[in-house]
Amino acid sequence: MKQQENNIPLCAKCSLESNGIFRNLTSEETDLLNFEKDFRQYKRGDILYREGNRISGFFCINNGIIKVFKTGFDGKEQIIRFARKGDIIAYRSVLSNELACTSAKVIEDCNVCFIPSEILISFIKTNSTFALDLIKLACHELGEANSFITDIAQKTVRERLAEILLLLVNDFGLDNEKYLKISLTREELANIVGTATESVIRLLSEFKADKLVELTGRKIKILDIKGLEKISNVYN
Amino acid sequence: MKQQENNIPLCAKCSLESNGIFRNLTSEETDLLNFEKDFRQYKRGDILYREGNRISGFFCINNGIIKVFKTGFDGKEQIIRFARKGDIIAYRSVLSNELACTSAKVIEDCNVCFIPSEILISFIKTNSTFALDLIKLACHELGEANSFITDIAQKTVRERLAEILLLLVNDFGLDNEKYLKISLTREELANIVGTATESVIRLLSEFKADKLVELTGRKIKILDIKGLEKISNVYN
DNA sequence: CGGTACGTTGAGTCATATCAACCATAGTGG
DNA sequence: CCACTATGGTTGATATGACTCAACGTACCG
Repeated sequence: MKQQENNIPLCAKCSLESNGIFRNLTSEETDLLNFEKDFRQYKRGDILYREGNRISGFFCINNGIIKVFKTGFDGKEQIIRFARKGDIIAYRSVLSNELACTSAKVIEDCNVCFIPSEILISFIKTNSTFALDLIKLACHELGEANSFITDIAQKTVRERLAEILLLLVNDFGLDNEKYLKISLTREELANIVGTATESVIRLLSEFKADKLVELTGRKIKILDIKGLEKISNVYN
Repeated sequence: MKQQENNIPLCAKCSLESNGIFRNLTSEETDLLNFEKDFRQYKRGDILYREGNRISGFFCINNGIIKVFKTGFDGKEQIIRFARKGDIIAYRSVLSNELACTSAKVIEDCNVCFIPSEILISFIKTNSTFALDLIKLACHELGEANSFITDIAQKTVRERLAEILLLLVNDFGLDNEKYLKISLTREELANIVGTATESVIRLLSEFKADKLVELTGRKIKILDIKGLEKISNVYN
């Protein structure tokens, strides 16, 4: 098993572990995927692709964290989503056959597989279950985008910051000391919420004063989820 | 041709005319679609479906205009998109197998066909070209949603209003007197831009003072597209 | 040691929301 | 036919959330 010696993940293993998009491929298709893919390692700060690029394939994350963002008129980043173990990125532009509308940058060192476009298209054509899974994925993301649009348009920065903290808890979880497992700069936090860095800082220290969070450098300890829910006006 | 006597559109004709999503169905599939669909007529103000509903099918618009919106925490609508001739709506929740995350309301009287979910799923399973078309559609919409998120997060209300006017010009066009073909209330305009009704009114009259538009009740005459582009900071 | 990136705080400004009043129009019912 | 009501549009006054700018602290790194 040369691959395992080199720590290159096997797609079969990966797709099982992560309950990822490739779970419904046949074993032949999985083998093909495994054969065609290109294993890559990236460090924090590395760029996987840039908006405006034509992309010849997409990425499947084996581990680490990547931020997917769009650059606005004045160069400010808007973070659209994060990708982690089992997620795929850049599939949107591959499938819509458009130029990349986002860029992707590494937040935590990661191992990813690059998979050529053709293989994705061929799976869609031959495996209708996979096609349906992919449609579901895109449609689900679309639903999330719609929610996000409504939030940004209607909620205050304070509400949105609380909501984003909860979302990060949901997506990345807390360690046994209740610290958020993902660690972001204040600027990155601002670029999710859609506000200025200073505003995030001020609001975070308000949250701290209200005993909702504790702050240790970049690490955020979540003390009061109910309180954050109340502020964020999420009903669920 | 009983259908034509009743003015029920034939899917074959419809999909050709509109270059719509069903263009790559086989003629058998088109016949099936035509047989299974349910023709409906709606008036301005009618609701096609509401967020939270479980939807048993989706709608294909034959004519008229529909707004797709999401209701925020305090009941304010956020318009996500418009649907017109050839567009399909509610496919997102059908395909992601989730509850509707948006509502749809008629803006201009329309004829639509309601198509049961199963038929969509079955086409995806048997016709891979159609599946790919659908994926492309969803992915394209996702790209637009990402742009919109970035705009709302980073641009001013003034920039966004100018941008939305241009978008409406693009999507619905101008009549021979340069009036926007779609007519919206000020409140609806505000609910696209993501602002207060009064702000739209004030900005529109600024635009009028700057000779960018002319206002005749609900009708908006577009005088200076270049000027609006400049304000909106769109680069293309 | 200087340089760079990030974090924090304060002060001032401005765009936008909010609240309130008022007008125009159209439809309704007695 | 008129008063009544509802809906949408407009304008003004006021409040304020959030941004910007600037200064400074801190930590890490070569």
